Amino acid sequence: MLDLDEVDKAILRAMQSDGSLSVTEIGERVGLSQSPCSRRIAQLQKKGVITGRRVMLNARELGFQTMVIVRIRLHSHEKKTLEDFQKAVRAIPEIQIALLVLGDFDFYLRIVVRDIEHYQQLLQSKLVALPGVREMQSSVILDVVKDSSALPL
Amino acid sequence: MLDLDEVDKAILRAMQSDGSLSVTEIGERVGLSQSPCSRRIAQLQKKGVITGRRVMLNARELGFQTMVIVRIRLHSHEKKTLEDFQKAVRAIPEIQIALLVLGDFDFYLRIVVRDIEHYQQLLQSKLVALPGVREMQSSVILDVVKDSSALPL
DNA sequence: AGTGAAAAGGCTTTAAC
DNA sequence: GTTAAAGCCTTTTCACT
Repeated sequence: MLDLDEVDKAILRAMQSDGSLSVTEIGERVGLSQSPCSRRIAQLQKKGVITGRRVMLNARELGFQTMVIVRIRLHSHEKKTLEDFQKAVRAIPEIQIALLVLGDFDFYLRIVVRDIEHYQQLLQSKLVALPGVREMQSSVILDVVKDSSALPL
Repeated sequence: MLDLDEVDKAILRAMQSDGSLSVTEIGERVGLSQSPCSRRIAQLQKKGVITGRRVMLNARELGFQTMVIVRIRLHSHEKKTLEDFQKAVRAIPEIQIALLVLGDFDFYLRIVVRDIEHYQQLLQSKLVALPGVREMQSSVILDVVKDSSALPL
């Protein structure tokens, strides 16, 4: 972990608040002219602080109207069991998020599907085939109240 | 929901696979020259299919080493209870994701903090003050196995 | 070291076809 | 959808603080 000066933090805050700002616009917001702003952003990328950019799409408009949370308990916590499971999870495109957690369940998945029928199909064809699963519970997501990836800098 | 032709879908797939591709690069990947590619992307934005862009930061490097899932059950499902709770959730920057779900719990939150101490502080100062909460359970996230927002187009 | 000004280069968008 | 031109943004260079 590296520490950044206030200007770098201001740049990151600006970028987080709006991911489509130009370097020039970011510079204006943080009180910097183009060249130092451009250099600092390049540095932040080189240091690995800025890891990438993402395009956000409207899932509804594209026909993905259903999201599901799946909680999973594995048979064991052996290394191989965990690795096999994780590898299988990464290969399923409908699984957007997979978290290994401490507590009653081992994994939380967030899944995006077109509709419930699509989910049932996915469940029967792929999710039940995930290796090492002892128990699985699904909860349909009714509403996404907040969906940010911003850090509270 | 609108349907898009194969070229538009290819554009969206390319953008999802790498959010920092230029219009020119996207064009190359989908077999389109610059101007039609630019026009199509502008259209997709205008139609609301592309909703925005996001910069991804390295949470670890920036000192956010702990993430927690919090499951919450409310006292009631009345409109006012839900709205008050959601409003309070949106105002807490450490809460990145908040999902209203069907099932044993009402809400799933994903929280990002510097460390466990920071979490305890947040819990005591803000989370316990969330309105309408009947029960709260927390699970520490050990590993983010997958974290995508891509749709399986 | 880091900043600011100016110029060069690249990319995106617009306009005409 | 293509080609070509205009315009904007980014980046590099250089002088300065």
